[in-house]
Amino acid sequence: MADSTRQGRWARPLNFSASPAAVARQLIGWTVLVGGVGGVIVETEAYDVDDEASHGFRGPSARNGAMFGPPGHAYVYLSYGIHWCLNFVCREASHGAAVLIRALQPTHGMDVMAQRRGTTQPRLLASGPGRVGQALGLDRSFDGLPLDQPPFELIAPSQQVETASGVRIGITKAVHHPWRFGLAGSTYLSKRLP
DNA sequence: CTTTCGATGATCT
DNA sequence: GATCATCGAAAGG
Repeated sequence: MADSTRQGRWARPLNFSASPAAVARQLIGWTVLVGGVGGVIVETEAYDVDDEASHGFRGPSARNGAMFGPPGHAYVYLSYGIHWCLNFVCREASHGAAVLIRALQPTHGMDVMAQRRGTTQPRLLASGPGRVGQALGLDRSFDGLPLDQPPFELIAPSQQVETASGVRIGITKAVHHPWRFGLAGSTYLSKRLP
């Protein structure tokens, strides 16, 4: 089958210069690790140019600077003053688009994630963007880092995955776009998909 | 099962 | 001063 369905490090398959919706769907099934800890990406959301719900909608700022940097880098921001959230920057540089990583199925370093999260229940480790950030030990120092170098590592799916999509969660503007993507049938989604 | 609400602080107007 | 790409506990059916 095609490269995108073969196991291995990301070399060609992931094209972060594509639209965030395309990248968000393509990311489902990939494994993301930070310092060797992480799991399979089972839920994402796309935030695009000219998207009122996107942090980049009103142009570059101190917080969203990474969104206007090169694609294939991390955009990490503090949500509600509490939760660090992880995004992957996409599109051409300086366009301000990204994919929010909303949930992982834990596979690597579950003991570390359990300690960081204060629970051993697999579903509570990384099902939700705030939980992902805490499980991966993220903070501001990860903002802007490239995803193809340590501490980040991306591993392609070992087989074809089936995705589902729906409207995004937790936003009040541009609520109609079906830019939330998930691994069909996964029990690690932050919320069910149609 | 569902809904509601407080926490908590950076960011933006 | 208001908003916020959230979470967890509490209360209600």
